[in-house]
Amino acid sequence: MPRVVDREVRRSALIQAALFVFAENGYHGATMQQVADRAGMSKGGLYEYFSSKDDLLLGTAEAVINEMSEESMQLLRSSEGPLRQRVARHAEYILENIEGWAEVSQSMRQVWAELGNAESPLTKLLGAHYRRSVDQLETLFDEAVVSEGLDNFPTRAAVLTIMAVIDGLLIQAVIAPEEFRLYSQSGMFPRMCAALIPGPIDEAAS
Amino acid sequence: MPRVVDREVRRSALIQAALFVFAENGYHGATMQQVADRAGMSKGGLYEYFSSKDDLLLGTAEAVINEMSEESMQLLRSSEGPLRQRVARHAEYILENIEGWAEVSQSMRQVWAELGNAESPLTKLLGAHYRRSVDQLETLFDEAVVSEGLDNFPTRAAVLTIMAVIDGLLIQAVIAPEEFRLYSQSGMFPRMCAALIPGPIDEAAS
Amino acid sequence: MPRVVDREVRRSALIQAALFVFAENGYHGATMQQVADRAGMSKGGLYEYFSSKDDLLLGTAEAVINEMSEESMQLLRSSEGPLRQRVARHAEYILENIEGWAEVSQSMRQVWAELGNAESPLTKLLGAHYRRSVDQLETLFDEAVVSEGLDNFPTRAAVLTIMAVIDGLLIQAVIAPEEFRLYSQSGMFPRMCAALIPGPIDEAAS
Amino acid sequence: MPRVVDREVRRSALIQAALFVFAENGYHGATMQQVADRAGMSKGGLYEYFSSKDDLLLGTAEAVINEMSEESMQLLRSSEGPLRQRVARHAEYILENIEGWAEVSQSMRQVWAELGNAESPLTKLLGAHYRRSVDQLETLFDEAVVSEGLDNFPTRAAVLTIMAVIDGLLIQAVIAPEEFRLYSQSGMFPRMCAALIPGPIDEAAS
DNA sequence: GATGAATGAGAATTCATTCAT
DNA sequence: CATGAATGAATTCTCATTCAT
Repeated sequence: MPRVVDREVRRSALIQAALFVFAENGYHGATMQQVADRAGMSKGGLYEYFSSKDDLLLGTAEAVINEMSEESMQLLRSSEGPLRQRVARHAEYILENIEGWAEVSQSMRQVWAELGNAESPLTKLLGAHYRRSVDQLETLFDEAVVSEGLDNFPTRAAVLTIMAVIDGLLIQAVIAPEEFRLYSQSGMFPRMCAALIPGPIDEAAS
Repeated sequence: MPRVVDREVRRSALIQAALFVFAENGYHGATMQQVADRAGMSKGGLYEYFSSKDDLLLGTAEAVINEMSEESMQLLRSSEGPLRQRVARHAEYILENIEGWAEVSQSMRQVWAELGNAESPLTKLLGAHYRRSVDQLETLFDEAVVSEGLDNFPTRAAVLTIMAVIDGLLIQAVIAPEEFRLYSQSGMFPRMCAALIPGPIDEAAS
Repeated sequence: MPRVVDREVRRSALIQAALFVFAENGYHGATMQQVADRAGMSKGGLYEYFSSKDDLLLGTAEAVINEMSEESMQLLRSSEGPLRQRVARHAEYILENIEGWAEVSQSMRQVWAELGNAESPLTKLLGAHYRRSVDQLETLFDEAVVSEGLDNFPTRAAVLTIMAVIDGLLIQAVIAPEEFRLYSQSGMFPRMCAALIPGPIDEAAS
Repeated sequence: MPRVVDREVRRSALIQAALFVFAENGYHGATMQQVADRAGMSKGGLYEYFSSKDDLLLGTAEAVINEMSEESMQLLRSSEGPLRQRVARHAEYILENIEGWAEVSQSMRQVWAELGNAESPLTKLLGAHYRRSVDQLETLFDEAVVSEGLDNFPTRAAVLTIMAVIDGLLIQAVIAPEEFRLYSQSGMFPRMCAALIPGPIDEAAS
């Protein structure tokens, strides 16, 4: 058996490198040479791990998606208390970590920006991921609706709002980081998230 | 006298074409040939109006910004009633028009994607525009704070929130239009916007 | 009858402009727009006078040749005294005027440099001119050989030498004008020219 | 390890190809495709060795200069006898080799043609070379002036003359090769060179 | 497996030339 | 006749991909 571990390590390094380079230059703007350089590898060797530039993008997006989605979903799922509180706590968590995600998000934004409309595998992958996230969150909300007796609460709309806000904040964190920091300290984001959900407002504020 | 064509008309047509092609393919992915084709023009002729691809992007961004910003600012400024109501009404207006902006916004995502990079003229243009928008909105909010006696209301944070939400929705309208439509009918966006601002909540709902 | 004079004036202006632009940029480097601009004319109008860029070059070269050759030939022909003296006087005349010719020469050098080898009409024109000049000079020298009884004097070789020296000096006047000025004051050029021709040396020095 | 080709060999081959193509078409007239074709290489590969067309010209000029200058300087320096004789011998050597240099020189005329222009690296390179050549020759002449007691001999002017003549002959060899051959057999060039320098004339003739 | 030189299709840009006005 | 907008072929340069070593 050849060294399987090495292959995985190399592959990861390439994805990290790709993430950085895509963030910096966009998909079309990035070159395989840049990715190879950053990964400390040769251009030719790169093709041992990814069969093409498109494949590299796909692999990168996949890795990012897996990492990002599990984490936050776990958090939301595992915390206790009424939905409103949980959402508020989740919101805070996001605010605190958003800058750490900035590079990944910047990279994916580049990718969306360039491939948003096409019928590429990437578009499908990202679309599927988006829908999966929404579905998961919605299930969670629906459960809360039942357990907390929230009547007439449009769970899907709430979920979509929250995701839109997060997208908007990711953009802001990149475009205007100082403003973003100012904003994240104002406590307005958790408040707003909580405001979407019926229930006692007091405990929600950070 | 040479072929008489209104240069402004031609320029506008090129911007429209660029808007479409950038939206479809991303900035790097778009070719001058595509833009020229769509505008019913030759590659070479394009350079009579824009000195380079970068310049074309800049001109396009400028045009979009001018169109988008004035319109919504006017609306917000001209409407009557307490701030909370005005914001709610504004929110509805945006929701109703956001799909009409989808192409423009899709194209603008390309532009956002460029933002991370450097000291390009485009970065400056967009940064300036963003700050101007925030400032204008903030002034408006500050006036309301005084006239309505809203104490301790963090106007800038509110403004930033609203802009982030709009950004997020623009993205959503492009990525997942069906979801977006569902969402826009739920009345949650105006409610959320209004929830950011202290004041009577009843009249805000659509 | 249309105004024939105007046409000639315009044509001359274009040739002057072309001379300048070719000198500055070389033939391939020069653009019709530059020539038109310098002549205070439109690109399109230029084609009323010259059917193509090649034709413009040809016309320009022709004009230059006519101007340059007649002048110096006349001088040589009209002056009195033994050949050696006449050549020395001619040499001085050239030195004095060489800087005035620099632009023309620079222009033609550009052209030679770029088109020297091809079988173009220009090459033929220049070649024909060169040979014509040599022939004229040689005839003159031959006459002097007879009238002055210079035996065994290789007139053609002498003529070729003189022309080579002049070419070399034209180059030098452009490449290193200060050196050239220094040189032209040294009196070495007339001395050298005269040295080629048998005869009394005393009167030759300036 | 990649395809093993000596980079230096490849580079030299490209310079040879460029030399030929520039000579044939002029700098502006030459295309990278032509150079690549002649070198038996692809357009793209060329850019592994030279970063741009300008850089290729620069590299070519550098190579030519190095080759041309050392050779003739060595000859002049190493020969014996009074200066006049050495110069005459040098002149003969040049005549004999000038046609071999014709291609190189033809290519270099492209370079000279660029000289009028600006502060380009090429201009600096050539200017420096020209001045260096003149200085070296002058030093040699100065030494002879001392050792041979030649009084009042304007060495710099003599050097400049010789260089001008060589330039002129190079041009002639290209424009009118048959004439040039005729001329070179006449023995007039060494005689003329020698004539510039005081001293016994007898032994100088070939 | 890894390397990087070589390939060549493709993109931005320029410019001689045409032609509607 | 003059104009200058429009055309499109040609050119420089880039970069994903291949492949000899």
